Amino acid sequence: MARPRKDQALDIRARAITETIRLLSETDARDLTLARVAAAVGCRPPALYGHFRDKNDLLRAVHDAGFAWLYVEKLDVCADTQGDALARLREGGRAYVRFALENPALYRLMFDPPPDSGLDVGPFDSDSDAALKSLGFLRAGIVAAQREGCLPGADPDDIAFTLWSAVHGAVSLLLQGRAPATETDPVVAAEAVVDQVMAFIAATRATTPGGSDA
Amino acid sequence: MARPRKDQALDIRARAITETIRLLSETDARDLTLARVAAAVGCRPPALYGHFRDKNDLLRAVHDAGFAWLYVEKLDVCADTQGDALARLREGGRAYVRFALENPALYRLMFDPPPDSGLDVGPFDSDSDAALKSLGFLRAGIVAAQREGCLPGADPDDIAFTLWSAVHGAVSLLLQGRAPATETDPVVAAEAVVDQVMAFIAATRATTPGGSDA
DNA sequence: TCATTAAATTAACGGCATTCGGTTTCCTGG
DNA sequence: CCAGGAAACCGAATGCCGTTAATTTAATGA
Repeated sequence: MARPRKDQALDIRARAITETIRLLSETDARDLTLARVAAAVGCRPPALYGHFRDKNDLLRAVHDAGFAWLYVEKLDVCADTQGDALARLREGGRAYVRFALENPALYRLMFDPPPDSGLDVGPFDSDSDAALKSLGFLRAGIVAAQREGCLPGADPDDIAFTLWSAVHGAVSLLLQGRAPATETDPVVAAEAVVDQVMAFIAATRATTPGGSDA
Repeated sequence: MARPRKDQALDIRARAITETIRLLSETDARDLTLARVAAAVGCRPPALYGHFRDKNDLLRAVHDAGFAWLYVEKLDVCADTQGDALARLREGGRAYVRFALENPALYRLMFDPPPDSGLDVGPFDSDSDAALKSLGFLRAGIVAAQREGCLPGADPDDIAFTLWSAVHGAVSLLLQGRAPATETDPVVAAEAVVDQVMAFIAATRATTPGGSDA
């Protein structure tokens, strides 16, 4: 029972990633042991080292898989709401909120990884470019909104970062239980922030409908 | 050399907290070992257990000390800018940004603590009330801004959470190096978000001076 | 002065990430 | 069909870290 036979072979790499994502619904990344991952996969801890350099390498793979997942979720939203630019922005924000609150530990791993994992290094460069693509969606939505008269003269990149900051900050605070206690449902509270920001953007629209200038 | 003599006694509890804060400028909370803290304090690791129940208890104390510090920083700002409500909000935001970016690991410990530390439990209840007080500042600033005609008809608590989310999100993303690469200086990028949100708020002011409706 | 308590210390335990050496299975060339 | 090397895994071992136990020394109070 050293090397497994071909018929009972196991795609350890793929299984490790999916099982880790599943285990993240029960346990935070830092508290997840390789022993538990190995047990879920169906192997022993050292076997993982044949497919990942170390624990951080596994977490990085999960991190990347998370971004890929988030990207397809946003793609879905994009397909659903082709009409209004503001509506698309709003729905994109809601999808983001849903993803974060439904997968808290995975979201944490993606956006607040342990500083020694080599995941927090670069400004996007090191990410699977899914993060960049997601940001691209956001930027495109803002440019579209500007075409409809909102945010005259603003830099889309600045607005994108502000928007993203607000939504990320909201879910981040909510995941830590740090919301003003008025709201009981985190999803409602986070969506309230999305709506609030959308209202801010809508308020910058040139007051006379039809007017369109920079 | 078991029990130290009175003249060479050591306020281990206080020293542990300040030394931990200092060490957080080099190492993240989760990577900080009690051995290193003990060495900085001038004792052995088990000695810490006479003053803290366990490592998380030490981290909680540091967490609370961080909030107390943030609170006095905000007090300073409050004293400096007594005039304009929007200016006070902006300066408060800048002080927050400065604090976060100058003390990244401490900020992380305060606002994104490891989920098993018992620090992420309650909506503020369990915090040293410094967090509540900081939020109170924010809310007061918003109410003042409303008195000046901004944000007509909005719930100050909603606005406060949105504002806080935006600033927290911005520093949080910047600390992870996840800003759009256009900005090199994190402080500048974060302050841009603050300014952007302030602009949003200012834009909600009734356009005709004196007019006020929902 | 001497027992008791307080506050550290060194020693020990258990858990975890990671490494090492061995063993079984696959694959390739003769 | 059959070496023999490479590949893939396992059990055992290492070292660090949080935490607890046992031990030592200093202060205290009768």
